[in-house]
Amino acid sequence: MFSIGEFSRVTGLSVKTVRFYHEKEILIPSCVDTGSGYRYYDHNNVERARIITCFREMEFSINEIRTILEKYDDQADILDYLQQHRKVIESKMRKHKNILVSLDNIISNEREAMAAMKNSSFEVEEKSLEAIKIAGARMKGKYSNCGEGFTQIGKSFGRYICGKPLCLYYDNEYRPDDADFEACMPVKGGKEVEGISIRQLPGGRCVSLFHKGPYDELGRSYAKILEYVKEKGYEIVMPTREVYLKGPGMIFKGNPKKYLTEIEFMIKQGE
Amino acid sequence: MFSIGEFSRVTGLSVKTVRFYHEKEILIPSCVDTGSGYRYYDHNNVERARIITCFREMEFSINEIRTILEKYDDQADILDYLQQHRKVIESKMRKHKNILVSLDNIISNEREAMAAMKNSSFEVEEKSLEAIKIAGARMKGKYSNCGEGFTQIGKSFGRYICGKPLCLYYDNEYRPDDADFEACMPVKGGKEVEGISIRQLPGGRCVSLFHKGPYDELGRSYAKILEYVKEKGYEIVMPTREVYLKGPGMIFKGNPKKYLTEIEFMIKQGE
DNA sequence: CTTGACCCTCCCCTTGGGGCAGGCTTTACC
DNA sequence: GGTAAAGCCTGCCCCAAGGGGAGGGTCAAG
Repeated sequence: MFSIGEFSRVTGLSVKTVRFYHEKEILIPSCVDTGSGYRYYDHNNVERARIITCFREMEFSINEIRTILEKYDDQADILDYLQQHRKVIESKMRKHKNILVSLDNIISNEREAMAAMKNSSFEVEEKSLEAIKIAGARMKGKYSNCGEGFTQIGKSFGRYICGKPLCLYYDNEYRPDDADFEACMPVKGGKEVEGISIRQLPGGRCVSLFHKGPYDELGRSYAKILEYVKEKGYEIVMPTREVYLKGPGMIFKGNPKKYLTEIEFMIKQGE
Repeated sequence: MFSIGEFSRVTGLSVKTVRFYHEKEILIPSCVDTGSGYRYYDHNNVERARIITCFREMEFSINEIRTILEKYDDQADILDYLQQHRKVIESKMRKHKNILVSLDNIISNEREAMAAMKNSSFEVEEKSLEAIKIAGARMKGKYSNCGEGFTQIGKSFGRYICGKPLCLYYDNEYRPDDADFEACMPVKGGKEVEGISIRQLPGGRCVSLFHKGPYDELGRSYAKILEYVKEKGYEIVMPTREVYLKGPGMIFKGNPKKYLTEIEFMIKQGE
């Protein structure tokens, strides 16, 4: 016979837990002193505690354990329980796998953004771009509606997206309320859908400038890059591009002061 | 401006949850009517709710979300949080993987036992056994102490065990208090340890009888198989074997009436 | 006989909400 | 303007699986 403290040390369960199991009627002391209320445990209780611990480690609930222990001479039923529980655990694992994927996406996004932020000089640069495959939703209206376009693409091509969102601007001038633009995502597969075109975006030589800060300050960066283009005598190939390296809606809204956007003007190559 | 019901429909969160998030101060309505106490929400709240939902789906706790949202313009810190959470999720996955392994072991054990129970005739049979590699703990004393032997083997060879436990009996007579026997487990690897020998158990021709029921009724089955051996004029090769197809301690104690044991007597081959 | 260790019950706390009761407010319709 | 229905408020209790502690009774050894 063990007192509850001894029993606790023998089984590795806390005294609280042992009392709790008594209350839940899955581990009933072999004897309770009617006067003092002291619980006393024997070897059968130790065995049963071992079993319960084993099931708890496999994340069976107290109720499941009670059911299993109550009718455990009907093996078929136990098998059913075990297999059902297997399915539950499996689905939890699947969920966690998805969470890991999401987390990794976010982490690598953040990392890239931080790296881009560090490495960019915030001066106009010239560079070459590879051609990339994109899914694009052409829209007319306010610039700020581009979010809807990204949402649509996300819904249809979520699995295939492989880069940062970008916008193509087909207007030669700033038309805040009636713009002609295209919300795009780099993709590596997927089929065309009503309203979304899949195509190759050509590569080539471009002039680029990183813009740090909220979108309503983009004007200053545009002025800077246009001045550079004019100075060099380059001819711009439409549409112009904005790549949203860090902005709202990627993961969460973030601090507008930390938004990072790359303006890209493709330029005509001299032959 | 949305009332809480509209906001609930927009965000997909229950009204209860929205109020709860207000209480926890992670989603504060843009305006609260001082007279009626009605909560009213705007688009920023919708955005924030989207973010919170996103984090909740990744199983961040409310407190973690609050912390992240509070100081989320310091990106480095967020990365730390994400990576720490990644570790948490990873460890949960590892745990679930282990649970799946345990469950599969138990399930296949039960399955095998049920199949053995179904297929056995409970009549004496003759058959050939393959040689098997075993880890054995030789003991003297009461038969019922064999559990300790199995426990020891389990501790040292847990990973290598590949079959049902068995006992070898080296006495020619029934000696309840002073028996010479060996608790064994089939293994597929592992190194010898103080008190446990690893060796090949020879195969060959044997006489076998399945016994169903508690161990104290084994005597009747022994009588039956001995009678058969005598009748056929076989010569028994010591030690005799008992294989515990289903018994206590495998997973949990089980119903003694359903215990299944195989008695095996190796017999000398005529040359 | 006393003291310290041990045990008892009872109550509140955790997470992320769900459900319900009783009482206001808002909105829609007449 | 009146009324009824729908919507909203707070406050309370509930879940799982215990943890923590208060206040008081019990056991065993010196």
